[in-house]
Amino acid sequence: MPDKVTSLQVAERAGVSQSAVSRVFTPGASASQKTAEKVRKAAEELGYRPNSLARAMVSGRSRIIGLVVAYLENHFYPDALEILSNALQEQGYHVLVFMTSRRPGNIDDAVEEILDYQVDGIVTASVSMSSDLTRRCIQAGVPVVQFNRLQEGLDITCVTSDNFDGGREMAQFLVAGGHEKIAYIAGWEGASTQRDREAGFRAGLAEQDHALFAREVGNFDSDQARLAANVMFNVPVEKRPDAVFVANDHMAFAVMDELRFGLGLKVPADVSVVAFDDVPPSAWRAYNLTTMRQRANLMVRETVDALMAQIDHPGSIRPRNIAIKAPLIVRGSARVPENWPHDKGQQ
Amino acid sequence: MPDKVTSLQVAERAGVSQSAVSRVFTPGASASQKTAEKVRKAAEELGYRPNSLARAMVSGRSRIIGLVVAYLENHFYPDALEILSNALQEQGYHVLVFMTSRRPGNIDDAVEEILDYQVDGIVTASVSMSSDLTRRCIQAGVPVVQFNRLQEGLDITCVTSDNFDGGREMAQFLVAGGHEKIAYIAGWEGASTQRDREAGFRAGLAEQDHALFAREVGNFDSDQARLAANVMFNVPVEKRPDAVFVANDHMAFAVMDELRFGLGLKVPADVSVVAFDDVPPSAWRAYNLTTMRQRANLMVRETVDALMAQIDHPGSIRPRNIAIKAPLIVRGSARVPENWPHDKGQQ
DNA sequence: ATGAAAGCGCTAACAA
DNA sequence: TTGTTAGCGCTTTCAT
Repeated sequence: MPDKVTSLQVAERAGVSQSAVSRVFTPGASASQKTAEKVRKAAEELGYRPNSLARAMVSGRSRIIGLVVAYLENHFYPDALEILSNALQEQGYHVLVFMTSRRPGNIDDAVEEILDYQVDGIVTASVSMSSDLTRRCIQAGVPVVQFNRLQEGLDITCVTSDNFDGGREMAQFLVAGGHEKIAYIAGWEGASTQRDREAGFRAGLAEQDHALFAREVGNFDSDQARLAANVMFNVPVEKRPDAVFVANDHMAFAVMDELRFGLGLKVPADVSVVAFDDVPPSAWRAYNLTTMRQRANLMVRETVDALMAQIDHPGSIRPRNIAIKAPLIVRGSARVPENWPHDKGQQ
Repeated sequence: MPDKVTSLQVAERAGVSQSAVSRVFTPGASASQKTAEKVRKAAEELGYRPNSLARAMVSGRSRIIGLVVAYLENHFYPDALEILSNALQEQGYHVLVFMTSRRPGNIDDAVEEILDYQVDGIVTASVSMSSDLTRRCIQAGVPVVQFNRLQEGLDITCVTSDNFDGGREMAQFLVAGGHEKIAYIAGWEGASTQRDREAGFRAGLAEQDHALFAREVGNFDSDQARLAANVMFNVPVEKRPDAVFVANDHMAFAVMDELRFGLGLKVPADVSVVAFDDVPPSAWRAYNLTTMRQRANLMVRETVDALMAQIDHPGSIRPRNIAIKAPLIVRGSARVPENWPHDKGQQ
């Protein structure tokens, strides 16, 4: 039972020094054709593979990226995780996952634990870390990218959709569609995504001389969204909105269910429903949700690029906020404005 | 800029030896009250935290569990991942994620890479590894648990639902509901879940003197499932099944969409649809899917228990297959048998 | 209970 | 190009 095969054993078998073995397995290093061959042969026979941990210890690079994520219920996150993990693997990195509740203390604890693993970088998804912790990471030389959360003045890179612009465009779409009583169901108010989408939406309405007709809070939670929808729509007809923008798709499904099955309303005949994310179920015909698409693959690419740049050029890359344009995906859950330009909201 | 704080620096500041510091931070070790206090104080002031990698190197335990997973589209997997990650964190372990395509070669590569990180254990979800690789893991002393896949004669622990029994119970349910023309839409035929569900379903039908009326393959893929449904149901009425068991929920949504919106059929009036998994969207009222519930939390608990047992008692734990009973969740997508016992299929 | 010393498996100077 | 040497930061005997 050859428990652990070390480079030394390979070296002996190949009749070279241990460092020769190391060089053969180190991408940037130089070794002669002959040596390489001998070493590879011996390694093959012994079943040798370099120990990533030992390599990480001495080189100072673990090739591990820590991912802090609060919950995977909203399908946007597993999607992003899959893309992220694949993208990082292509660069020779792997993802160490830290699940955390959304309470700030827990997030900080998770990040501390991550740091203990000497990760080369950290991605936080759907959570915000304290400025204290951020400082620690910077001090430890570990780049941080916040995915899908914007946090001003924290000196870390944030990658988001252009949520303000998305909200604004959605307002234009609804007003152009002839809606008059336009409502909003908010996500968790601590989230930048929520804030920016709402701010953009309100700005867009204002530009068109409209104002929010009603507003409830769903906290990005299905049950709360359903309740919010009930409060908002279980009222006399004249007080009922004719359109509602829900802060994300995940809540919108619950809202549509409540409207149709709970209150017997028709979507979009009685009320238009639109949202934000474009997760897979939005395209399912039972929902067929008109929504702003978060381009997860682009967001991930920016995340990985930012991370790699900071890892490869420590200290010399200025953190910045990257906002990806979110295109409007027009489906069937909202009345479509007449003459709505074809190129402006294609599936 | 105190880049990396080491135990040596803490030792100097506390006026003790480096090994004293180590002992204070090592759970099982012994140190006097006084020493511990001094050390903790110094560590606090310096912002010291033990380096997990160095600890792993010398102790031989990384407290990392490798997770190999092929795709997260089916919501069962993110669900399971979230539960798994939380459960392992409670035990002081963390999850290193390896995404892989389902091609066997890639899976083996992923597992090799995992091994390089000196993981203490491996969980494979929705994928099967080669017997060669399995041997390597065992030889390396790394326990492997297959999650949601059964692989006979491989000497590793497998945790699944009791898929055969679940399929069988579903057959009883449909026959009891008075269905006569009962069809099946299969998942990927290389998967044990698919095979066992179908085998159980057929066995259950046979027991009731029924046989499969029609069968198509959806490969656990939405689009293929939709196509399969179309092929199966876009036929003269007399050739149309009156019930269909879909191998998982993920496909069932596409099937229901095709039936209702593509072909204009009513569910369950024209055709009953049932499936397997009970992922979150199954409870959404637009689908309201009758399905066999995979109890992800129980499955994860067994997975973690098996892993921990094998880590703590290397070589002395016999691998075994663990099958969790899947309860029938009766909702509205299938005709319910009269007098169907209340206790036998409660939400 | 504590300190000294060895060494986990590897990379990276440095010399040759 | 190659071998020698010195650690990376820690846990763990082994003395004391």
